[in-house]
Amino acid sequence: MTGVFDALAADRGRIERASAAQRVADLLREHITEGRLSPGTRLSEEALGEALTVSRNTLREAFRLLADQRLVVHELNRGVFVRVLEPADVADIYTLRLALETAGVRALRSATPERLAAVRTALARAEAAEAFGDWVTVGTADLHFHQAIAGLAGSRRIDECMARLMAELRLAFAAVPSASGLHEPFLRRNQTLAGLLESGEIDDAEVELTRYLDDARAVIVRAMTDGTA
Amino acid sequence: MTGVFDALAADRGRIERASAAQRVADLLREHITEGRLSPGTRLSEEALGEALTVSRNTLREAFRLLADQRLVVHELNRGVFVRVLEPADVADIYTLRLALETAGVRALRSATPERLAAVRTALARAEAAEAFGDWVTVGTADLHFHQAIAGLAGSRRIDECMARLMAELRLAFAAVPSASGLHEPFLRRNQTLAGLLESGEIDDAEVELTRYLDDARAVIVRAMTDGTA
DNA sequence: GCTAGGGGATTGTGGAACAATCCGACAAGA
DNA sequence: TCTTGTCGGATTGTTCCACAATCCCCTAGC
Repeated sequence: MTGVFDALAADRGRIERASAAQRVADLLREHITEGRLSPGTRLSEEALGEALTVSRNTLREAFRLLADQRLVVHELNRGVFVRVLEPADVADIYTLRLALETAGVRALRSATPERLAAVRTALARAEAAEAFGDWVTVGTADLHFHQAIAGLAGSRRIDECMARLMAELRLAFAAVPSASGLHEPFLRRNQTLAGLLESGEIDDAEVELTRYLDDARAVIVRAMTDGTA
Repeated sequence: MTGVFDALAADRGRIERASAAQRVADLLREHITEGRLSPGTRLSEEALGEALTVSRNTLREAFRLLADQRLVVHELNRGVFVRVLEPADVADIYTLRLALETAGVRALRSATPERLAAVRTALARAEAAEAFGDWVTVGTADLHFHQAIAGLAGSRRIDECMARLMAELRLAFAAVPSASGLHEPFLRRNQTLAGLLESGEIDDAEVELTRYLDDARAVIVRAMTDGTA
């Protein structure tokens, strides 16, 4: 059944417009993960609907999407609020991250060339951004690097799961004051990790990854408790 | 801050009414995972809304919830359909399952007593159901057993992720004709796996788990392709 | 200071209407 | 006969409005 139009069919997604609810959700997600909407903010149906010129119904559909991605919380009869991340949430996120990224590392030998290239590309981007002192981009590239590691498993569901985790994690980053000093030490360790992967030292990479995530979690949790307490 | 009402607070969920959309989604999920709504079925907004006596708005919110859980697919301007699982989906599900359950096995030593008890309980239920020849219940208990294994990691997000995967997997089971012979051989291996966990043989348990999931995937994929082709 | 109750604001849900889109049927042409 | 253009019915996408249910804050009363 495979024909000459397979390449076109693969790009089918490009012609499909997104629904209004989807677009609204995308927009809100962007604002939330970039910190322009701070955690705890109440998202009034009426006010937001007017601001975005969409009806309450459409907005509510968008809220459902975001709630499922844990970026907002929906309290019955009270409305939706930008998610406030507790330190316990961050710990939980890192537990899942470890599981997913470990799965990626372990699948190193059976990873496709594209997946391997994605790891290198993300690291290269982080290094380039560091040269410019652009720490926000370094942070983004860091997330992409680790997403690429989990991606080595070659699983669509793992990819989606990681993407959600990273979006959630940005909520935590937004709560941390100085993003500049946050990523610098971890870039070095990403390079170490990438080196171990390049030389195929899976077990060592796994150990390094575990330590990396433990330390990163500790740093963020501490920053969060320092900031609030 | 912890007081004498902690036990009551833990049951808070029981008194909180769910929204209509949530209830509709729960109802539909039940019908889908139990095979009463076969994959591919179109869920007409008008017909379903009338059958459940809820408005189209409410129904659409429920659809968003189910779509995010991958139990239905939403095609723009065409409607929502009960998800049809491809063999590739099953393979993907098992990749993620392996990652999550492995994380549980590895966290064995730091697992809480409740989490450990959940593993034993699920296994006992499967054995009891086997004695009655109730293979449907064996299948359910099997899913709970593996959910409990992933649960050893003690992570809320891993729990939720597994719960979704299991719901998806039921879609595949629905496509397999004889559920009776499907679970029997795997119950034995669950017992083996549980034994390794009881005696703390983490590495062996991990190996056995990996083989188990590989075999289970192969069985289901074959049953699916046999059934359709 | 605490409790009870009232009023205003917001969400939850239903319903109707219209536009946008899809799909099948039918007709015209090569 | 096969392909292509066009039309019309049916369904979804989105908006708007109405009203009940619920929450939250404020005030009165003890």
